[in-house]
Amino acid sequence: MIWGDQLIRRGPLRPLKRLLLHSPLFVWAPFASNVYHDLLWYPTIGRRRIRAFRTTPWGRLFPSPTGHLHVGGARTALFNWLFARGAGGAFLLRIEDTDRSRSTDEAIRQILEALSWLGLEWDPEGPEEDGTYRGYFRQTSRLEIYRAHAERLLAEGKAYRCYCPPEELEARRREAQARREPFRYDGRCRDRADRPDLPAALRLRIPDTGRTVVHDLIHGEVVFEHAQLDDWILVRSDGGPTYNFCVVVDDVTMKITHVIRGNDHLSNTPKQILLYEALGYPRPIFAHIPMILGPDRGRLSKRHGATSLLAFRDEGFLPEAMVNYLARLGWSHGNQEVFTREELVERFTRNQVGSAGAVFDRAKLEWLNGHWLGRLDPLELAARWRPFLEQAGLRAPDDPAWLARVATAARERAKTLREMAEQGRYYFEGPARYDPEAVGRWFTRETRPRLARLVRRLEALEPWTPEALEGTFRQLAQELGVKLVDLAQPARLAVTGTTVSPPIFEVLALLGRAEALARLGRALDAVPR
RNA sequence: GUCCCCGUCGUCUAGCCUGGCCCAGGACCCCAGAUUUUCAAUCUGGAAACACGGGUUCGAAUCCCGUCGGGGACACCA
Repeated sequence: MIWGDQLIRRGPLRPLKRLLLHSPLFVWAPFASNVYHDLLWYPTIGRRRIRAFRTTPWGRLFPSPTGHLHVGGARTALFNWLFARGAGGAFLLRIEDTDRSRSTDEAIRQILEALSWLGLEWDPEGPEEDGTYRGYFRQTSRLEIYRAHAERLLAEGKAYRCYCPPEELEARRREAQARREPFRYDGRCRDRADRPDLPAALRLRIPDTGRTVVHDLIHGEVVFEHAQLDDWILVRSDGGPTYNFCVVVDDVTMKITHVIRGNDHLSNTPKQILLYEALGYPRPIFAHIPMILGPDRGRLSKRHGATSLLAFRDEGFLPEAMVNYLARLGWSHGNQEVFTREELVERFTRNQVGSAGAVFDRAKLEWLNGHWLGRLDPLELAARWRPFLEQAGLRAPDDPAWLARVATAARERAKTLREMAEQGRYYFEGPARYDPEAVGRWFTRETRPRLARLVRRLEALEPWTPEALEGTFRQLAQELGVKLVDLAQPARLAVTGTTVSPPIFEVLALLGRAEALARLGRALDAVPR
């Protein structure tokens, strides 16, 4: 395994550490003291798996009207899931919806749907459920927990009430900006007498001097000077807890050992660590994974095109390909490009996670999707294809075996399920028109007698198989003294309306004698005399 | 602006920790050829990168310093 290989290479454990690891206490060892910190960075010993790891994805909600799990969030979820599954730990889901105005049940449902489409099953430890999906957490259901923690911090003097009106703070911030100075709250309310009757925000008291070191699995030690930080707000004056506060309280109470999240959270981390300390809680192990970028190397967003996972699903991408691609963004395993979910769980290692941002490359995703399309069992492929046929307004016969053959032929030249449906219309309905350019080239005066003879031969052909069809075509071509292509292309145009399709013999065979002959006959009317 | 992170082909990356096997390997994309009933697939070949400048060293993509560039964070948003 996985995140532990470095430790293995470092040779045998010292007896004390070994004892600790095998004791029931080890769950809390990451928190016990820095002495064991190096040990916990590589939490697995040989084949022994430790079952105490818990990670959480950032099931965040977004301001768009629909709300959705986007590519970056999905990748974070995937890394959490891979780590948890590989380490034999738990993977929990928490919806961070403290901003109520932005979050809707519909948005939450879409996130759950996207996650399960990818196959990232979370451990159902949470109390929430909505019929289909169960066992997740929601921050808005945990307000009582945040309140209790806030009160404790206040009582212990670790936090204090701030009575500065938001407008005044805003004004001061602008002033500072005008002077081109960084604005930080000056702590003027730190020692103010309590006025429980006035509205107040709760701020965390942060030491003026010193520094906080973040131990990050990806970046190593990152140092932040306290002078850079200010007494940040834990609870707003309207009583609502802030995101950074909730996250810390949640991670502690949910016993999260590994916080794996996007790099954009790295600068929040020292603030959070200070809160862990104020609360008297051990800190988890952090891993800040690189972000996913758009082609302009900026943060990936809507203006770069589709970023919603469900949009990719609707476009006909396979979850297998999506997972595979997302895993390879920022992570690698030698020269291997294609991974099954199982392979990923087995091979995912934190030390092969890169530290630089990665540009989302749709072309490579499409290539991978084509690859996965090709690997899918034909019957399974057909089943997944059906919804896309319906969406394209095509009526597919019930016969799964027949559809599987069609799907197998159609997948050869398509990158997505949707493309398969678009390109394969002629399996389900006759051509509405013939490609004009192709007509000029292949429906000529010479075509007519050739097609007519072909039809006569095919009427008597037995059996109606690709092999027999090919034999007939070849023989006729020879008799006529023309090349096979001179027979194949007119036939293809007659049957599909285009000059592009899988091998024409296979297409004819799949259509069946009656339909094939009908289309060829109809084409004769379009050929000049 | 301040702080933090990052910097190998156009893109994803291997190599960097533990300098020489790297005039830098793989994959996507692109180009050419082979194959072929069309297109695709496939196969073969090709173009394509160590951001820059110093230093250390017999030797640097690899170690050190600086510069430049990109990104992120700086809210009573999450």
